[in-house]
Amino acid sequence: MTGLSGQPGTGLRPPPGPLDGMAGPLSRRLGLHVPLSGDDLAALSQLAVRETVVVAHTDLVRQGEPAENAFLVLEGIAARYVQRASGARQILALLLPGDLCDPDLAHLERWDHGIATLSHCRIARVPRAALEELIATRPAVALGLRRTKLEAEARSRAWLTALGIGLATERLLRVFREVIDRMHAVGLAERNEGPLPLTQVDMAECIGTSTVHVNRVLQDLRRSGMVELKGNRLRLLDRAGLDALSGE
Amino acid sequence: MTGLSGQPGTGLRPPPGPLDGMAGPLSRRLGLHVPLSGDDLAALSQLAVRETVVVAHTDLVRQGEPAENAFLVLEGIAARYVQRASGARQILALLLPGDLCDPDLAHLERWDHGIATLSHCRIARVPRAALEELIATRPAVALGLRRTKLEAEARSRAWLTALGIGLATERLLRVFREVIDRMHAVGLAERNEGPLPLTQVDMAECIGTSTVHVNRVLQDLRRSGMVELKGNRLRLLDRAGLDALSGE
DNA sequence: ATTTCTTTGAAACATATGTTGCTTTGAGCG
DNA sequence: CGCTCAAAGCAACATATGTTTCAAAGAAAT
Repeated sequence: MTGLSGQPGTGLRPPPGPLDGMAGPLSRRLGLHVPLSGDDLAALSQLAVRETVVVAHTDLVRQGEPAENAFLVLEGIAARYVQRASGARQILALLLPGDLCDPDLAHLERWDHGIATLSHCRIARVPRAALEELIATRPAVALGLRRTKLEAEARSRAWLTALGIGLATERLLRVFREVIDRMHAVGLAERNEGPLPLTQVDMAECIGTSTVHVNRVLQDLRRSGMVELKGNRLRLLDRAGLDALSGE
Repeated sequence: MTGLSGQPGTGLRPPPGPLDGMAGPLSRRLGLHVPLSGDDLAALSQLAVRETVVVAHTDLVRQGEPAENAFLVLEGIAARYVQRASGARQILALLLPGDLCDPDLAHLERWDHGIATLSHCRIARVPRAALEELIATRPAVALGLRRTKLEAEARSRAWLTALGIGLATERLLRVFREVIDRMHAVGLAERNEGPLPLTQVDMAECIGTSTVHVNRVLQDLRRSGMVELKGNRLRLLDRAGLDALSGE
């Protein structure tokens, strides 16, 4: 069990129909931004198609491929990343359960970045047609998606800022905080404790440093009693100090 | 004359009517992505309102302010930036002539970042209502704006990647290349030479290093004959070497 | 012209981070 | 069980970058 978190079924169980494990995280995330009716929820659950389980560190979309359909992360952590010719990779954003992978991007002819799983994941592929129809017919869903996207863009600005300004320690703490907070928001983590199915290589690619340095920083954080990380389980021990260290 | 580039009047002198110096850079930029009819161009020129000249390093929108209307850069260079409580600033994106400052952002209640001029600028404020009507009635314009935005997002990903992966030299060269290329695309620079009305402090905030280090890197680039920069005028002397150094 | 201020240039030293190479641990697997 | 391999931990050294400080050069103002 690599990165699979607590609750499997989580509430709304649709009778026999299409799996709602799918609608689960997505509707929970949209529900953070806009109230959804029962019809909305039902429509969302209809999106379920081509659900697959994918092992860690697998490409879902490779850089340079033509743009096809969208993805939905159901379980685990995936990431957008850019890979340079040199082999160096930079992670642009984390995709957590309930994250719908930018349909707008499909308007680009080709992906200028890739998407890969970091942990073991459960993924659904969403056909663009179904998604567009949903947006056209369900205003609440459309609004929720728009707001979710704005939130993602804001997060991307914060990510960029951290990369430019902060020291490695701060950047790493921000990643920890982001994962815990966002997982918590959809009920997949406690307030200060949750799954963190990332290798140190993944973390390095998130914060733009070498793996060795990630390890150094991690040891420091452990020694100072700020953080406990063991076997993909993360605990934030000093939330106040952490929030101070990792900037506003 | 701080940052105003070569041409003061730049051709198109508007008779008495609504200034078309405004439609100029905007329609030229949109025209890169989609063909525009005469009617489209006329409609675009109608957007002209509240044009102002702003001195270098002035805030147009401050972080935390409520979201109001959009901006259009007519002349000069402005930037989106984030300012930390520590005082450190990180520039997220450059706004060049013809750049329309993200209308979608207005859906956020408050700006999570600021916008400031870097050089002397000519700026127009665009009322949201007029913009939305234009989008509703002129499909070509709407499409152009969408594509322009996708382009900006792609640029933002590249910016983030450079910040995470490259050395300071590479990052600085990317900024140079971006300014020259984009200015060139709207006819405000030659292929390998153009205005660069940025101080070394601005550059440092772009690439996430100290001012001193920017200076060091600049000297190196000059010594190696890669670049010539004197009084806001930039020349790229070895385009091939530059493209190699600054990564794909 | 003289002053004042911003921008640029430059040196010396402190530190964060990269690199290389090796060891230890732990998970999966025959 | 012991094998194998990826992940984690760790040390020593090299380098990129930060910090502080000061001088020189331009630009704007009087």
